[in-house]
Amino acid sequence: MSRVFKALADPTRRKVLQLLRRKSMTAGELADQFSVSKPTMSVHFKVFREANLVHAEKQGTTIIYTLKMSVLEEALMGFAQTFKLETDRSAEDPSNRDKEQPS
Amino acid sequence: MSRVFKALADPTRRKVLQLLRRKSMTAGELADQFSVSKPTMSVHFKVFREANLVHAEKQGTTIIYTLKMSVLEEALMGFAQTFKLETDRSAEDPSNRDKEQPS
DNA sequence: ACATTATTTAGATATTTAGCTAAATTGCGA
DNA sequence: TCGCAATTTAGCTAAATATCTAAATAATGT
Repeated sequence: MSRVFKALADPTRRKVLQLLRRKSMTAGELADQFSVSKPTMSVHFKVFREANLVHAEKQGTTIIYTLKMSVLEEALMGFAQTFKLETDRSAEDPSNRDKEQPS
Repeated sequence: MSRVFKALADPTRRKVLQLLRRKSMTAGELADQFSVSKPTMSVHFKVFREANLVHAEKQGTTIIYTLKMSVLEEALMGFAQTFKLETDRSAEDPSNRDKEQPS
């Protein structure tokens, strides 16, 4: 849990996750999107691996990173729910406010 | 956003938030719940203040910390929704799975 | 086998973080 | 005003982080 939040605490890493949400990408493709060196990006990838947020598949000479959406989801939603946060999307619709305020 | 996630990346701080969820507490009351020194706790409180996660009200010689639930909620839910994560609580009920998988 | 490409590891440095003790600050009551 | 209680700030150390360049590793093609 700490590792997931730590991973999310860096803006570059959040942007990487946004990219990976659309489609899996190789380390190089991801690195090209940012102005930091590839070794630096590699460290960010390591943070993701340690947080179990990505799957890394070696495909020949490249490595394809895939976002493990379920891990991200469980960390965020799991934590949110221990707070009884309003996690229901119907909260976006004001007409649904205050219908079932949980204890 | 980074500051909120950074605040959440520490286990002690997550526990503090859990305590504050139940009721507002003074700095001293909070510190008593943990085995770290008060100055150390004070630094944690500072992290919360910088993340705008708490309201600090000076009450005489003590300071009462109150969780700003809405800030926490907006950070978590806001981020989750940029990922189109399943933020609906009905996801807890397996019978509701795969009913409206958003694009 | 060798050169090329993709990625990570190593090594260095600067910054940040978590923790401590000791000192400063603030407010209150005698 | 003096002293106590609550909290923060200062100053320190140790460990972690982010960044870089240079070197190592691994796979592919010639």
